[in-house]
Amino acid sequence: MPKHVDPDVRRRLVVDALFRVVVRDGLQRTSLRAVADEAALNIGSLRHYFASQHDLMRFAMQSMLDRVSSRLLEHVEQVGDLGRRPRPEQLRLAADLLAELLPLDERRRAEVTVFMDFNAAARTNPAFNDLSHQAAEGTRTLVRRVLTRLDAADALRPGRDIDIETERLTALLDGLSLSAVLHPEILNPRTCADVLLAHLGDLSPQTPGSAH
Amino acid sequence: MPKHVDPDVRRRLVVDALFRVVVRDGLQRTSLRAVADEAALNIGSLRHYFASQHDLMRFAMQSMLDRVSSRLLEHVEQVGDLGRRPRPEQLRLAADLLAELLPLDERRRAEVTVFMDFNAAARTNPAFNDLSHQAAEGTRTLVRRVLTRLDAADALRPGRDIDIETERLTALLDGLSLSAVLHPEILNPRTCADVLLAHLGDLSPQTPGSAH
DNA sequence: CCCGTTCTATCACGCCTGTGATACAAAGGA
DNA sequence: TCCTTTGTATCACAGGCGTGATAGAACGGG
Repeated sequence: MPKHVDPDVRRRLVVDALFRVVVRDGLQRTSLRAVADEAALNIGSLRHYFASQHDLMRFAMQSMLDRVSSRLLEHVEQVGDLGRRPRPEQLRLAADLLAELLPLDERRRAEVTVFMDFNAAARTNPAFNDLSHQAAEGTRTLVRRVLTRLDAADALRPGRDIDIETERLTALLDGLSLSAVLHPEILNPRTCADVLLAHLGDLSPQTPGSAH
Repeated sequence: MPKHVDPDVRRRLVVDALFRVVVRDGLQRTSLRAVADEAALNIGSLRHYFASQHDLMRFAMQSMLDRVSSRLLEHVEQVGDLGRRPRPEQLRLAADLLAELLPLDERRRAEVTVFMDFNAAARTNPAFNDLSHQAAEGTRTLVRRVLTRLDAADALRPGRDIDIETERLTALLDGLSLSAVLHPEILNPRTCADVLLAHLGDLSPQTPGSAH
């Protein structure tokens, strides 16, 4: 016989509601009452599962990071090693993986939006400092790994500083996400993906067919 | 005989105080009272120069954009046309110009921080929508101009899509700014500038001495 | 059934916010 | 000097916020 309420799914329900509020109204206007309303819960119930606003916010940000990284992990495992593939496919696989960080569909757009709001808040809110830092380190680790894999597969032009290239690609991804979220009328998902592909293509050795 | 108070310098004083509060506490915590305190003014005086919070915020964001663009214009005129210069200097000049958008010193860091907070707020606050949009268009216009100038000076590898390259460089700048402001312990100004130089170098035709 | 645990719901409190209203001081041309 | 304009300073109000306290409902093992 199932318990009538499972605290974990309850918390997940609350966090989902919180994400919707953040996407719609921004983290600034994401109050306990707004989240409770969005989740169709009484604020008293909400506070039964989260002792304080601080706890709720931390839990929500942690959840968001978990979801993103788990999605990335799935993608990484699915790809496996790309040593044996033809170069165009290597680039495509790398782009697909990194594109998980870009707001190319509604799901990713929502995630990236929440991600950006929390990280922006982390600048002045100590509650998010550590999570924001480890997120930044995490993306860099991922990007560096992609670059070194490409390099190992001879899909990278020689003589490149891996540190610089990591920062460069990370900044490119962050900047694309920022623009695509803040100015979708200027930067649409299609162009977003094209820019990423262009960058990866630029990093790889020139092939006669690469220019068109 | 001077008037005892000049409304313009008064407003400027208030806006400077507002910027300091935004940098220190974030736009979220930038209330009328906080700004008044920071400016060592009574909230009543402040409200004598700004009819409402809405007006103050708009005026502040507009001021910030004006300062940035005027600084950029100075830089543009100072450079003039770069057709006659040797290529390394062309790249250096372009990098110096674009570096005005990066938080490489305290002044630029403060400006970029304020810029980012206002633009992030613009996503959910209609009061900033138009200003944010025109700022985004403005940077793209600038970046595109720099790229076309470099192209005209044969400092760009042929066969590039100028639209894609504009978005790419814009995203790179935005991403570098974001990381440098949010995670100065990870991305320092030096590396920031190096990444920009690396990107521009990557866009230009390879010269024998460019690899080291 | 009974009773402790879990959950839901509501009240009240203090704090901070923007803003309207108002009183008062200071300046400066008539 | 008087009077209008300009600037300074407070008060009060309504609204939103997080949160402590508390009461009562719903559940589930004994």
